[in-house]
Amino acid sequence: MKILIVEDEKKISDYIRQGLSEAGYVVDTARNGLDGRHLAMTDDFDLLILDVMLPDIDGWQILKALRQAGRKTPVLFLTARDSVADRVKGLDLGADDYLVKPFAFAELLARVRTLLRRGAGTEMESTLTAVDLELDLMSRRVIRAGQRISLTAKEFALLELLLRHRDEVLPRSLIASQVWDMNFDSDTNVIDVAIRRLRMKIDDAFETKLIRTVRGMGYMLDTTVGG
Amino acid sequence: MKILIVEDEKKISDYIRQGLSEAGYVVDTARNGLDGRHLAMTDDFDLLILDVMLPDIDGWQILKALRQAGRKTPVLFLTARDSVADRVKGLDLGADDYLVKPFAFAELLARVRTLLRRGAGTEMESTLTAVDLELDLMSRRVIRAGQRISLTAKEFALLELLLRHRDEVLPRSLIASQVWDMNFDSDTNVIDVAIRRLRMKIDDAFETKLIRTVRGMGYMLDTTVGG
DNA sequence: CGCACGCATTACAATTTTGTCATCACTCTG
DNA sequence: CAGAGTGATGACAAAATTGTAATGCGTGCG
Repeated sequence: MKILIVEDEKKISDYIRQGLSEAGYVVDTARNGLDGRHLAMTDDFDLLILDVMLPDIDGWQILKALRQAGRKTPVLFLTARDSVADRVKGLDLGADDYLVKPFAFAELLARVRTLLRRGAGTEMESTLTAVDLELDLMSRRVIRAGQRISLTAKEFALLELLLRHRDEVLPRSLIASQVWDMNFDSDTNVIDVAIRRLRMKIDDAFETKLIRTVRGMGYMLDTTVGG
Repeated sequence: MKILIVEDEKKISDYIRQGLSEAGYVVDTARNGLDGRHLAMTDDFDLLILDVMLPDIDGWQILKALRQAGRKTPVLFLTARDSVADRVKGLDLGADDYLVKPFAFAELLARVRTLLRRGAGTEMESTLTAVDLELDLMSRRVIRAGQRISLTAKEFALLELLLRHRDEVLPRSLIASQVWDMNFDSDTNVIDVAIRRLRMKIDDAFETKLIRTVRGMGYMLDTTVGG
């Protein structure tokens, strides 16, 4: 799966690129509209992520050129402005989805998955499991050892992230960008607190603890328990 | 898709039967454990919904008999008691899921769908759409006319229900049993208020109203706008 | 018309979720 | 062992969600 990002702000571009690469996608980037349009027209991407505001030609023009050339590559728009006009314009021109900056990376990833699925008839997973923990992504339910656990939105997002990266240490910065948004204020301990709350629900009542703290690194969901 | 319900409380049994029938499933019921076991063993069901507490032999014994006979029919347990022991016992014996009474029907339906999907390689829908409204069931996002709308859990459940029954008038009682739980106190106006809140988000800002009040009947999501 | 009924709307209250902050406890290092 | 750094914890506060209740409004019927 090959994705093209056209975005002039390096910070954002890198943020998305890194995240998508980690998620297993092949990512290409362009820093301005002309390069972006060129790449989009010549190369064969499965998805385009276009910033609306670009130095030279804007995202819409790229999209327009693409559609005029008969290409149906799905497009995800990034817009800084919160104006309805912008959004509608984008969708009218044939964009498939849009995202208002700033956003949590998990948000973007969810949309990328949806758009890519839409194209190919890829079947999507509906549950995530590890050891005796089960996450039902559709109905947002969690079961551990047969016991239903109800999580809040943030807790669910956090657990989903941990579960998708089981046995990997996730630095706070990564968690922050995924579950919170990219302009995350790093001198706060929301993540610690969120982890604590999650632990209270999914670990405290059980013998084997799934969430492990890796000092100086971050947190991980450990499935190598007793193994 | 054929489902067997083994449940002695008529009220609950009817409640489930009716809901599942409406959802398009073929439903058979048994009022006691012996009949239930007999039916489960002789007939060919795609799913069993078993009450734990039954007059003669309980749900576990039916499950046990079934598994000993090598049948892998998925089983969804209903348990009134909130005891952990019960739940774990059920899952240990090979139940696939459980539900604590009382429950909102939408809850049960979600699980039924999951269990049935699990068996056959049925692909599940990931989005619901109507007119310019789009509901992404996985990421719980809603878009109308290209505009992202954020809904709360209840609002989402309500909209999902309306959307699944587009162009059907849904009486309050039905909405209540689906989105709230079955022992719903009917002399309250939560539904009216919930509808209002939903309207504020998905209709107020738009020309064409999707949610329509049918006086004396209930509410419906109307897709026959201007058509 | 005017009243009753059904729904809309608003205000409010209870609850839940989420974030902030201060403090405590532990670990590692010198 | 002392001190610094790092995470855990608990208390609090802000914000969001959800439910309750009172009131307003319009429609249709007597």
